[in-house]
Amino acid sequence: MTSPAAFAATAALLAEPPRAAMLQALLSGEALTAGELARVAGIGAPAASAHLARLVEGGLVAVHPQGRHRYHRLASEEVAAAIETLGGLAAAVAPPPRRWPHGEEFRAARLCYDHMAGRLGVALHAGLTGRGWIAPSPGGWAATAAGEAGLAALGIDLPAARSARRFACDCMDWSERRPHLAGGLGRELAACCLRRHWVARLPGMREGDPLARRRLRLTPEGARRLHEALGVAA
Amino acid sequence: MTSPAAFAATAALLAEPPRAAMLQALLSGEALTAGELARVAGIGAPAASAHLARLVEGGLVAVHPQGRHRYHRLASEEVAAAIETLGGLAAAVAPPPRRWPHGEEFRAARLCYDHMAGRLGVALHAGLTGRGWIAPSPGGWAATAAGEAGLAALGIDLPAARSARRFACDCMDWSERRPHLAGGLGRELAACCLRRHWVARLPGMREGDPLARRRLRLTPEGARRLHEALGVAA
DNA sequence: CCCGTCCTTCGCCCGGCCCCGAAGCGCCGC
DNA sequence: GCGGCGCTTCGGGGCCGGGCGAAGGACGGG
Repeated sequence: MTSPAAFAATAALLAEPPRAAMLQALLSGEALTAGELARVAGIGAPAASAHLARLVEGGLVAVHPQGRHRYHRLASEEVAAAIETLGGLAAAVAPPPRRWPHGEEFRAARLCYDHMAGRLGVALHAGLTGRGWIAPSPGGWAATAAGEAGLAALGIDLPAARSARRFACDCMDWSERRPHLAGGLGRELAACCLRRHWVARLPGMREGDPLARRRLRLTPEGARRLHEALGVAA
Repeated sequence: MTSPAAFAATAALLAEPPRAAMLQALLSGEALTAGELARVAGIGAPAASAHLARLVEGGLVAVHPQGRHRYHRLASEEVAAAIETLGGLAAAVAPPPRRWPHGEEFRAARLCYDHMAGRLGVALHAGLTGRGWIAPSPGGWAATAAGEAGLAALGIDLPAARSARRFACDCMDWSERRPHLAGGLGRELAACCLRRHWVARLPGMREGDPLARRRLRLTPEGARRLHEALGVAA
């Protein structure tokens, strides 16, 4: 744990509605421009610029300029995990007005930064551990021999997964209250599923709704393949 | 997830150094009086009273008066999980000055609200799942038949564990980046280990150091028994 | 080369809230 | 019942920080 001052400084970065809206929008894993984020937050460009500067300074957001645009994304999966967890607390403390803003679909499958979350993400985690494809290892999970074979057969780029800072670790799923898979393997698993059209992104319904961009849908083909390989139930 | 406004409001409760210090102190699971929390936070009584009123109003802290004292404790394990996760992010973002404030001891075993965390907590979680004593269940974990027998043999009060809002669920361990066990079972497991002197609280070193109150030590007897029963390595 | 777009910096105003000192209320112990 | 203690409420001062408008700098397209 850290000093109360450092802790509070980090929490303060999440504690303003415009910044919270920006970070929630970035949970889709997309890199968004300053202008888009300003619109999402409902503030003017100058204010958005100041907020983003703080988030970058605080290490929560990474920026890479491209021409006259500046694309922003979450700096790490730790940031995504913290936003998810705090979102769960806020939901528990201030019960949502009616039901979930996006109904059950949002809990079924969604993106969390660069990996999959919701019931699908938790089911994948359970499948990987239950079949012994990954085993506990200091700092997270390692692939077993059976796991390497199975994952490669699914079409997952294992070297790419291994090149990440962490090969595999847990990320708390706020809606299921169980972990789903993060780290390089989580990223490559999501990339593989999207590439092979086993899951599909849903079109963002209305502009200004950052949550919509995160929703995923399991395709019939994906349901079949993931059930065969990992016992994931639709 | 919630609206950015509700999310920010909850984050704001964690975003002031005095409140952060109070909450970190309450992570020890103890119920502390307003005066003690004021001293921990380094502020006067009026300011502490105002902060605590906010935390209670926000649903993060519960208070129960006892005579002329008002004892405060964390309102739920969700609150503890959020504080732990955010602490992990703050540690990742602002690297600690030298090493960990309390050295490796703090990562080895500690309390997280009412259950055990650190390498010991993660090892217990791995032992319970690895031996099939608990199995995935909607909203968390359920005890298997083998688990019920084994847990009862350890001396754990299963009816008490079942009376909690959740029987067993995961709580992300920020230092190990893997889940440890929370919920009623996590609470009773910690209570059992303390009662049987398998783990012992370390005396708080210096007043004003809230982290010290959370540290735990695995006794030789505890190491032996937990290794036999669950394969926990010292 | 010039204009439009995107983003940032600057100057300013304003609201919120953090803190303390002083005073008020409730409970315990003698 | 009286003094002491713990905690809260009230009033006032101060500061941090968010918001906008206007202006300035960088880049791409025509």
